Amino acid sequence: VPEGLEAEIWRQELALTVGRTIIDVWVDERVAPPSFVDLVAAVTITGIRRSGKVVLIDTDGPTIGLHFGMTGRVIVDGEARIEQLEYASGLDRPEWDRLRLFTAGNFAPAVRLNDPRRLGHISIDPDLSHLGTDIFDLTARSLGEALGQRRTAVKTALLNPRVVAGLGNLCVDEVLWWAGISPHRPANSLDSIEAELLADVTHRRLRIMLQRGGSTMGTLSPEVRRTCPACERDGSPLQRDRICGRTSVWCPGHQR
DNA sequence: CGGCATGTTTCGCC
DNA sequence: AGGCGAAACATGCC
Repeated sequence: VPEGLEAEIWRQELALTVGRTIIDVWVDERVAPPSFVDLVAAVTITGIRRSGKVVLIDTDGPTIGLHFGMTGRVIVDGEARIEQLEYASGLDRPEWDRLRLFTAGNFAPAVRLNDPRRLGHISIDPDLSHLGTDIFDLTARSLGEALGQRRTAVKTALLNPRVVAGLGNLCVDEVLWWAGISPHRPANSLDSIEAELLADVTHRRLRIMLQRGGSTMGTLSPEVRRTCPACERDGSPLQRDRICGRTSVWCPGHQR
């Protein structure tokens, strides 16, 4: 699940923990920096932020970065707001826990990071300076400038965190479908009108999908991606291609 | 068993 | 120098 939208949902959920003091820490040392436990023992959570697909837990000590990889998810106070991750198990197995933060007065861990595939990791004071514009800060100008410098496929550019931070494979296909732009188009072939349309569509679609529950709630749902039915807009058969090593679903009819 | 999976980093090649 | 694509990472599921 973890695209920027899921990270945003977890950011909102983690806001419940602001003000609490961590009284115990358990971590899978394979996915955390050395001496992580010592660095965050007894700190108080002061705020939760998000940058692209990274969730940041600010404390009166260091900032904890949560990176979800393909299958990581957050459980706050024992309740998973995103119960099942597409392309991941629906199970909640304790042995997949990578982090548990306990706070005073809460029996269940206040924060769990559960990640079967273990492509995610935990960081301390992460350097996010290389990230491009965040999904919710996109403007026509920033997007146009970022795309204009690249001649790779526009889909590849949009997946690059240095160009836009927070877009994943599903959301990229979704916004290109809504903008009517082929994922194969060279990024620098978009004119300013198309860049403006793309920035506008991205903003609007992501807001709607966020409200509906995340990156699987678009027109190109996981079901649609699997079955490739007729395009909802113009009836052309949806096409599945491999772009940038990722499965890409698009409509050759209206995406040009 | 083979293939596939919502992500990121690294390596090697231009 | 720096952009680009493929491979690698690790594991579960169909």
